[in-house]
Amino acid sequence: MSTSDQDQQTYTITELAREFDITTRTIRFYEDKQLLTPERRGQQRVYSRADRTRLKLVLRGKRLGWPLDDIREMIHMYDTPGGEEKQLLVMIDKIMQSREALLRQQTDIALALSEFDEIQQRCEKQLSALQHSSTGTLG
Amino acid sequence: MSTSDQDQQTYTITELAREFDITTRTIRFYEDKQLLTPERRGQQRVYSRADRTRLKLVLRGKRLGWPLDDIREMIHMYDTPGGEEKQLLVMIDKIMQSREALLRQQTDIALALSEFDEIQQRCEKQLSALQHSSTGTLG
DNA sequence: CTTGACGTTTACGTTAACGTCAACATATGA
DNA sequence: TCATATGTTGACGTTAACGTAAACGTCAAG
Repeated sequence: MSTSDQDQQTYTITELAREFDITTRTIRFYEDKQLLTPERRGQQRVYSRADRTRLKLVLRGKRLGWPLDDIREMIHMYDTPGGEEKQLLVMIDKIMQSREALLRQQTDIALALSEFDEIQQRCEKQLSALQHSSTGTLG
Repeated sequence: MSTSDQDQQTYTITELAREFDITTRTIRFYEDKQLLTPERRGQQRVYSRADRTRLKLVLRGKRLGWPLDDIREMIHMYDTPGGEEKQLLVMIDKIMQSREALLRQQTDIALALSEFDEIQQRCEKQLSALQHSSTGTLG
């Protein structure tokens, strides 16, 4: 709490769990799956801001429907320091494939949104029709 | 094959499986989960164009990461003839929630795309650096 | 007639992503 | 000191979304 910790903000597992509305079990499970690698103070896990950011990435991946294994790959791409030529080419290829998937998702979302609009309009028409037909709160 | 069938195009289960690159097992599983309800010619399943469209909707939902139960709800919204006032209000509420989720996904995708761009640029810089450092095909 | 190719149902197996204990350590306030 | 809250590591349970295999029907071709 003092100023001596040099803005080295850390988090406990329950703090993160509460902030992102997940269980501690889930966070430990992600660690087991190599998605997080927090420090240890003795036996307890200590999460840095970087860990918190990674967790946010994980949850974003989940919202996009990615499996955890894929998410782990994505996250590891971030930390890639360099690598050899072949590795880099492989990674670029993976990125391009992922981008294609994302673009497909974009158009899927656009379609779904417009269809939802359509359905909602039908519902609202039905509603106003019902409300004008005098069968409302009367017995 | 003649013209007498009045454009009542139908499909077998394997045709659909091949077209969408899924297994027949998957299609039957979707039927079990009430996502499809094909006709029967004797014992065999006969899929109409409407069934094919529904299957496309299912697969789109899957690409968006929706669970099959949710997808079934969405699909049933389409076919909704009318319903009572309460039902309609509930449905409108569901639609609005789904729309929120979709909008979240949209921003998630935008973020992921820009981050992929960043990573890819780093990779390509690395690549050209390697290729100019004379360690290429020489050995 | 039998051999495939295609279809069916039933049932058990599998993987991912956690939930749910149990059994224990550690610190802290009443 | 005792209770309470918070942390830990197993280990087993659960649900979703299929895969896989068995055992059988059906129809056209050789």
